[in-house]
Amino acid sequence: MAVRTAQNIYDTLITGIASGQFSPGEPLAEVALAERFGVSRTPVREALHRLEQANFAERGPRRAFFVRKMRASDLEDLFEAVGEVEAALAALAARRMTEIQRRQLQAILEEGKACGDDARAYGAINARFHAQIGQGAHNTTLSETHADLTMRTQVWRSANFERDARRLASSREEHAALTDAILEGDADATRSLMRQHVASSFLTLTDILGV
Amino acid sequence: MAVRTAQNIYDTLITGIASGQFSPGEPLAEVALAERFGVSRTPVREALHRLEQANFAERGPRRAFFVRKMRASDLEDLFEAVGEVEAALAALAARRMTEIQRRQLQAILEEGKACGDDARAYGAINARFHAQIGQGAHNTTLSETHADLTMRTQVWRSANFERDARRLASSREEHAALTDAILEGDADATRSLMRQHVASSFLTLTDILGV
DNA sequence: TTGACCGGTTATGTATACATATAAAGGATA
DNA sequence: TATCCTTTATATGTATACATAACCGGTCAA
Repeated sequence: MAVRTAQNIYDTLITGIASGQFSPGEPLAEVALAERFGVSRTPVREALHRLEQANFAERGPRRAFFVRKMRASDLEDLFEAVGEVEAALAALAARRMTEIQRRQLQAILEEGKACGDDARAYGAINARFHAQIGQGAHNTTLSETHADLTMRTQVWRSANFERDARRLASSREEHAALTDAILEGDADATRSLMRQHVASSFLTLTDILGV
Repeated sequence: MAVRTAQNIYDTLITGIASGQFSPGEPLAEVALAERFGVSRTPVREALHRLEQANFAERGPRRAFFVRKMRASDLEDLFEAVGEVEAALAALAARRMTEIQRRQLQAILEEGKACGDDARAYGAINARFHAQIGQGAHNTTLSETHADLTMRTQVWRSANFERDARRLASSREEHAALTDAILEGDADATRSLMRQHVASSFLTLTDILGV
């Protein structure tokens, strides 16, 4: 724990929040975390400030930090933003993906079809599918922006690792349609499909959360 | 300088970088800045880390901070991202702006027509025009994302406060066309126009910079 | 001549003590 | 009893000392 302690703590906290170990509203006190990690307040403090800037923590009474709470409306707002950015990425990808990237996308799609009902495996393949589209857009800034926004949604998805079989099937269909549109280079159709795809996963999530 | 020193320093540095007082590549040493502001290293350090996270500073040899340098390709990447996000915002605004917001947008457009050749005044009106569209989209996350990206471009625009009369005129025309499309509620046309508008200002900027 | 090694220099990284702000609780007073 | 002021507890904010990493330049040996 000698070097880059602050970075490690930041990563640990991000992971912890995204994986649901820290739930929204839970206090993030400097001293408590410092003891927990066996370091001084200084690196913890730095990590907390970075969390705040990355929209994972908020300040409360006495300026105390806590894991950011979200209302249902915030979640909708966030998912819409993700959808718009990812739709833009996908539209760019439809025009710009290299031949190799198109083949890779197809391969990932096939993997998704082949993994059966293993929700965990499908989740990983799903992430690669979206990452591949992000890469295909050939715009670093926009795909980093998308990654930031997506990570914020992760806080809410983590609690619901399992998806029901119906959503898994419809997700596959949507991925297939998206892949077709991208391979045809139809940017407008791609944009529209991606927006619908993200909206669908939002609806599934709210369904599960009962928001 | 009693409270929120770190915040003040952060704001000062952001402003300084965006306004060109600190040029890209210039070192940002903790001790030097601490002396300059008459505080200890601690708040300066916090400000620098925030700058790094916000993509305004980079690390160099000996982990030293300096103002982020950008290559021409990065600038193009950045402007494209801004264009895509703002196009998405504008498309949302075309569908969602309240009647009051539409009237306000028209009013701002008229102000822009009326300010003559005062480039500085037009710059302020231009900012309000775009902010109004951002508000009209009714998506906080997306408009915050846009604001972040736009601030990054500010570093490059600041050095070129004056625009030539031709760009000022064409900007007016593009704003007028955008306003028409938004008032008609034509989301697709709005998206396309906004993308072109941002691309135009990028070309003007590269022209001036001679990149 | 070149290569590696090894202090010196200089930057940030971390620990700790103290300062300060503020919400909450409690007592005095109308 | 309600309200306002004071006190107090507890969080972060800041200053400072010391630790640590890494580049740089010189020296020595092959």
